[in-house]
Amino acid sequence: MAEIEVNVEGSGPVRVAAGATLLDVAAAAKVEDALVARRGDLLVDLTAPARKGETVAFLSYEDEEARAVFRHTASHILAHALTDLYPGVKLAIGPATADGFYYDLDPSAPLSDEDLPRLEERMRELAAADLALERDEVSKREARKLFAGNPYKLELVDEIPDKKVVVYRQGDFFDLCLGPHLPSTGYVKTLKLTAVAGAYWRGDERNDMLTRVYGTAYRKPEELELHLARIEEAKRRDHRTLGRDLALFSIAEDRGPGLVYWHPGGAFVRDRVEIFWKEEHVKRGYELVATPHIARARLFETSGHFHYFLDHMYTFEVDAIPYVLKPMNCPMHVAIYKSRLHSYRELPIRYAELGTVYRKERSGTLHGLLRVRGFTQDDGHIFCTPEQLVDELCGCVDLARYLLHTFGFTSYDVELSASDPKRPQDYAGTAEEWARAEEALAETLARLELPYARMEGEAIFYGPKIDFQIYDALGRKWQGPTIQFDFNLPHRFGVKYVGADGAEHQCYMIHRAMLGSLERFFGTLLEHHAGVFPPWLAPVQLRLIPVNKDAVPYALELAEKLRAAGLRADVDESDGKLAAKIRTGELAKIPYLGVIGKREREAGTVALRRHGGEDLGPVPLERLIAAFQKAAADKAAAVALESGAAKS
RNA sequence: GCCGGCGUAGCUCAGCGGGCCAGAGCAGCUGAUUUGUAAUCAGCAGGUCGCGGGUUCGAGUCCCGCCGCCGGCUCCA
Repeated sequence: MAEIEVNVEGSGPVRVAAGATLLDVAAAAKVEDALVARRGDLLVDLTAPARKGETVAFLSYEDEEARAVFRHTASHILAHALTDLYPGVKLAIGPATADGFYYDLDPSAPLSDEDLPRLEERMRELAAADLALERDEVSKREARKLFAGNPYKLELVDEIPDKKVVVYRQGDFFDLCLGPHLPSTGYVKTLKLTAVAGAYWRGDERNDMLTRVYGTAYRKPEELELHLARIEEAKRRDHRTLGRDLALFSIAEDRGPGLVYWHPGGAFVRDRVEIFWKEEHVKRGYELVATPHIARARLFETSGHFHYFLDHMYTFEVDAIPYVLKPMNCPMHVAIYKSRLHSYRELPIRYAELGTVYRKERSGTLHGLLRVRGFTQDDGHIFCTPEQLVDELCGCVDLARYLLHTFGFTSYDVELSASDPKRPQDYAGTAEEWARAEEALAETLARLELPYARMEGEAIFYGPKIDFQIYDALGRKWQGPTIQFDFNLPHRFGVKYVGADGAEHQCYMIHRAMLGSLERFFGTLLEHHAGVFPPWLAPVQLRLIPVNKDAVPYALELAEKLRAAGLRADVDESDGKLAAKIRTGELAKIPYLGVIGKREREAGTVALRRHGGEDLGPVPLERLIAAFQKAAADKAAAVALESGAAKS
């Protein structure tokens, strides 16, 4: 029998019988954990025939691409189970996601969470049956016959440029799919369906609303358990829960959804954020301004937003004149700029304001502090000359980065949102201007050596932008800092400066929010720290816990002394055992607890304990005060005690 | 806005197919206890069962509408 040689990356050439599959090649090369193979740039099924003299690489579960294939096959098993259990469902699409998969379908009857156990059970049966997945190429005509009655698949078939389309089969189930797939359903040992949700066909709200079933699949049950445990842990960090439990803020239906009430604790942290923000802006050459919450609608007609965002604005009349609750601060800042002539010598001019704005967000989009209807933008507008643009953009990016890092954010993604060349009519400004502006943003990021993703077609109508995407506890992405170039406003409002030549020139204008909004930023900050704020932000930095009633007067006296030294300290005066008070302090997520008893009183120390249980030992008062003062001044993540503190 | 789910005390939740089902724990208050690093004990108080209709002799429970929340989609100047 003829043999062929195949070169396997990482283990060299192997010989297999002609007609052998890549699965045979993997076996010959003693690669045991292969899920899929890579041939050139393409991932191919292990069941594909090996080719004489070719080089292939085998990918295991450790490779992200192979995991995606693994989950994609899981989505086929889901689709199979759906068609088995609910005859008449029309399948749409079912890809792998970052940590799972989903399948979109048009159900014959509404599907709910209660259907998931049944579906899961059927999926396990299908996996246990270890059905082979077979790749099959059919003509379009045949495909149309196969998917007759399913408008979604037919639409996809029609869009495939090739004459042939690929169909994968497992048992009596088949699906339109490019693959690749695992060799058989038996590979998918552990799976879980997590949610059923709605999703528009092709992501367009003008299309049918389909039902999406989400799931995840792992190799081993332990991995699934770990995944589910991580989600549970993340839920404990949810800012909505923490916000209520720690009495930081509230939002209630009877006061209006999406409208935030800042309670003393939350307001304290917010105030610290604002103080820091203002100091830093002034340091960097910004001038603080303040503008009203309402304005004549005309202002936003001029800006071009009124028409575009009318449905999202709160409008009313004053003396029969249309007004709006301001949805943004830009026209106000432009108005201040325009109140007199400006020379090129004055530029750049940087205005900043913690400006509260109101936007009528769709009800289904509200989400705790992260998406609200009334919020305070840490807004700023820079008016500059074309020559100053890149320097100013750099200043913004640098400030955003500095603020994020100071608040402890180390993971975020940077995106450059560019225009969609296919829709030039949707944008203000000429193609040439856009190219220059996008170039300026790219140059900025290059100069600061900041890695970023270019997002084509994600720009706003008035200009390209740089966004910092931050993540909540569950890994959902939210826009944080944003730096936007604007072609539109300077033009519409006639924002000019007098140049060296004595003539008027159009200003370049940058919109920028360095935190995004105080609400959203606070929400993510809260989740990031899991409710335990660093000492410079924490409303209470240190709680003194008297071991018994006798120690209370001394603890109160001590707290007074600490407060006089600028520390934020309180005392747990309640009855009960020390352990109970420790527990209360831990649940209140106060960063430091200090136990006071006879021993400490006599030694002039505090038995310090960090949130979470770390024992920092007895710390002399002077050292304690100095350490907290320094931590606050440095905006440090933790209080640093000099070595030896624990021994005193 | 759309799809699905949910809405009982400040919080977490129980309340089977409508009838002594308005309950528990925590938190709160009062009292006892004085405690050395994640829950001392007892008592008291606390709810228009989201809102509005309807069905029924009778609705927290069934039906309809609305509002809100949760998950997702869409949107996000």
